[in-house]
This record gives sequence, structure tokens and C-alpha cells, in this order.
Amino acid sequence: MPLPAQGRNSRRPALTSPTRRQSQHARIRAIVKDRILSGAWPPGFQLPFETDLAADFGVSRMTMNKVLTELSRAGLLVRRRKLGTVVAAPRVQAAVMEITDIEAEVRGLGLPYDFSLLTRALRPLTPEEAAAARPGPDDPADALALIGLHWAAGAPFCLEQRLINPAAAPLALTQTFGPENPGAWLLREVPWTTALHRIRAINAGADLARLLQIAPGEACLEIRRRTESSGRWVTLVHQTYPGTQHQLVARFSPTGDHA
Amino acid sequence: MPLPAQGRNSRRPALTSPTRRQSQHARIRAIVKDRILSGAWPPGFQLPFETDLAADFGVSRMTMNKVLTELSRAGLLVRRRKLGTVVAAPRVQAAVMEITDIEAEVRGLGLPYDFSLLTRALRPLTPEEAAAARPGPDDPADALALIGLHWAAGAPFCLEQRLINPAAAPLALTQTFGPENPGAWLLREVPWTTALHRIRAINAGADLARLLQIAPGEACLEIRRRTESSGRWVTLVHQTYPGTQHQLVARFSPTGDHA
DNA sequence: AAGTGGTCTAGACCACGTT
DNA sequence: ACGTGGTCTAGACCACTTT
Repeated sequence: MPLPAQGRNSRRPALTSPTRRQSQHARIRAIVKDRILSGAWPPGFQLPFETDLAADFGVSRMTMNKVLTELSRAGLLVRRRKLGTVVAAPRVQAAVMEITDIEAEVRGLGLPYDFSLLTRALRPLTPEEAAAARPGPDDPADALALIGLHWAAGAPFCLEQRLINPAAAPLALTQTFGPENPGAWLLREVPWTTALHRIRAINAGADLARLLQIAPGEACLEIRRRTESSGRWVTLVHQTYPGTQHQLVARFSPTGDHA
Repeated sequence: MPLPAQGRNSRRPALTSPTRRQSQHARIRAIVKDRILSGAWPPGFQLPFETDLAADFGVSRMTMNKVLTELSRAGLLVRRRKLGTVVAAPRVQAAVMEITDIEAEVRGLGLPYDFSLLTRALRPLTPEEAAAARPGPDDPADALALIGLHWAAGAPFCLEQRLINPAAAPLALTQTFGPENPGAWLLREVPWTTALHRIRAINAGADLARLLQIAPGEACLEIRRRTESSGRWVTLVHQTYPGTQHQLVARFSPTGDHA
């Protein structure tokens, strides 16, 4: 006997406070999203079945399906029939600007890759660095400062100066950053980050030219990136690519181009 | 009397050919999307109401709503209660890299803007240009070639070398490109484009240094962009920004960050 | 006041992929 | 074969916005 429609709120009493402004799927989506972004549900985590989740949240399966479908479209979840729903592995920088995984970039060129760490220190942020990192009140004053070189086929490929927030990645303090470069390690350790890039052309100074084995004054591409996760700054990177060799490639479409 | 569910295909007989692989909303979404991207439904066009569209396509309102909601999320449509659904004005380069509208960029800095056209010609593509443009078989051999300068507060801001496909924008041949720069004009004329960017650092040569009023050898940021719409190449641009002054800003998040 | 999109549901069938 | 997500519907109430 199909009840003749008693309205969407039949089982949910009106909330006392007027906080109730968002829809069910918006509320549930925010909850699930937060569990993923916060790491409570790490990549690979298997979610309860759609039916169970719907029951847990007290909504119909259609509503729950809407949430999961949207998060799947957004790339946070991977859904496969019979297998169920799992948290996705973070895409490398939305596949739109592949400057995060330099090792993959170099190997994609068919070249052998290496990374060497030049310096490593735990030190306070300079005022300039603090202005760029914008640390929160409970972030420590000291940061792990690394300088390293990415190599491609024995030639310097990219100079990297990096600061890491120990509060965001405590294990970084005991990490050697040997064969695995800091960027790749961080991507595993703190997935689901947001990044702000600033890209400039600069003339190589004496020090930079020596490190990159190029002539002083040669044009270099400099990328500064601030990365945060759940509002907390994770890392601050300066990457400098020598000369005219390197180019960034980015594709954009107005649609988001899912199909 | 609510019929006890007769299945989704009750009114649609199975197609004879096994072409039927996609869902209803996927099929309808593709149709609507194509009407927008092809220009049949230009920006500002008012769509029929959700109910009518559902009837037209022979689906329930929920299914039609799903399509329209998705396209609205993707930024192709704008929906407002009571007003209806209209085709959105194309966002400036997905708001992710604001290098399309240089005028807006300059004015955003609080500076007066000007554009001056240096040369203009209708000529065949060079082999290099053709390789970059990848013209189709029915594209004309000749392209409109423009060179111009963007000015900010009386100083050169960006050198622009542009090729325009007359087949994609016929009105370009009679356009003066006076106060309005070619990029802004094209965005109006051919909305909904896809662009591939390549970004490099180069040392300014003698000619470039003279035009941009900088010292020879100074590092410049060069952006090459190929734009296409519905598979056809629309324009090919080289933009060169002088020195260390200019920086590109781009924000990325793995989620798409709709909220 | 009226009209349009926004949301929600219960139930049903379908299809894919593992078993 | 079975289980899970994928899709679809008819009907209903809600809420925003313009008239």
C-alpha cells in the first residue's frame, strides 16, 4: 500500500534552531566529503553500501545515490558494481597541470630520474615565508626546510626549495627523502590538498646558474606553490626549471569536460 | 491509482540495433550540451521549462532535472526560480587561469588599459603554425594574422601575436580591433572554446626587448595557446609578458571545489 | 498570487562484474 | 547466480522570486 505522499520531512521533525538551510544531500555530501578530506576515510577505504548509508543518514536510497554519484564525479570516490564504493586515490593535481609529480614527468619523457637532497634543517620561518605560508595559531613556529635537485638523465632538471609544516606531516621529521622525493612522499602522506600556484619568469642569478649548470642570466621558469589541507598549510615550494627547455602544459575547457 | 511499477522502459520499445548503450540522462545531456557548445542555443538563450523539456524528451521530470542540474553545475546553464533556465555566459577560462581577458586583468590592477594593433594581414599559415594549429580539411589555407600590444598605464604589458581562423570567426575579417582587443572580441564571437596552454620562460631578443621596452636578455613569460571549438581550431596566440613583473596565478584542488 | 525550480521518496527493473 | 550500483518514475511538498 503506497502511502499517498506525506512530504519529505515526514520523519524528521523541524529543527529547533533556524540553522536548517541546506538540503539533505548537501548536508550529507559535506559530511562524507569531510571524512575523506580529513583522512578519517583514507584512500582505499571501503564505504558501507549505498543502502546502508541511506539508512544510516535516514534518507532514501535515491538521495544517498545522488551524494555518492556527485562525489564520484568529483573524483573523491570510485564506485564499481559488486565491488562497492571506495575512496579514490588522489589524482595528481587534477591532471590539469602536472607539476606535482616531477618524477613521473621525467620518466614520462623516457629519462632516468634521480633526486638528491642538498640541505635539510628545522628552523623558524622567515617573515617572508610566514607571509606566504600563513600559518594558523596552532601551527608550530619551526618548519622543515629542504633544498634538493631533481635530475633527468644526469642533468639538473629542477631546483626545489621546500618548507614542510611538521604539524601537517609529523613523519617528515624522520624521513630521509632518499630515492623518493619530498613531493611524492607528501602526496602519499597528506592526500587531498589544495594548491595555489604562482608562475614567473626570472633571470638566473649566479648561485642558481651554478646549481642548474646554466649560464647566469638565462631565463628560468619559477613556480611557487602553497599547499593546504583542511585549511592548514602543508608545504611551501619553490621550483625553478632551467632555461627555455621546460614548458608547462595546461588544458582548460569551460565545461569541465567530463565526457 | 498508482500503477505498481512497470519498469523504466515501459514506453520506450527496445531499439533494434545494439547502439543503445548509454542512459537516458547521458543521451539527453549530450544533446543539450551540443546545442549550447555549437551555438544553436547561444548565451542568454532561454530554455523551455523543465516540465516541458521532460515531456519533449519523453522522460520524467526527475531525469530531466538531473540533466539540467548537472549542466548547471558544470557552468553551462544558469537556473533561477521563476525566471527559468538560460544558457550561461561563458566563464573566463574556467576562472582558473585568468590569462584570457587581459583587459580585465589590467583593470583589476587598477590601471588604465589600452590596446594597439601593430600589424594585420591575411596570409597562409607557415608550416610551423600549421603544425600548431592543426587545421581541418575544410579550413581555409589563409588565416588572419595580428600583432598587437596590450598597454597598462602607458607601459607595454603584453605582446600578442595571434592567428585567427576565418572559418571559425568570419566577422574577424571586417573587424577593426580598435578599443576592444582581439581576445575579448573572440570570446564574445566564439564562446565555449577549449584551450591548450604551453608556458615557457625565454630571454628577450632584440626585437622583443624594443617592443616591450625592456633590456635585451631579460626573462619573459611566454604563453602559447591553441583554442578550438567543436573540434575546429579557432585561434593561435603567443603572448609575451615582460620580465619578472608578471606572474600567473592558478588554484587547483582535487575536488573541483564546488563548495 | 502564481509559477518555476529544488528536493525527496518508495518501489522497481536493469546491467555489470565477481563468484 | 548473486549482489551492488545505475537508472527511472509518479507524485508530492517546499521555497524562492517576480508580478
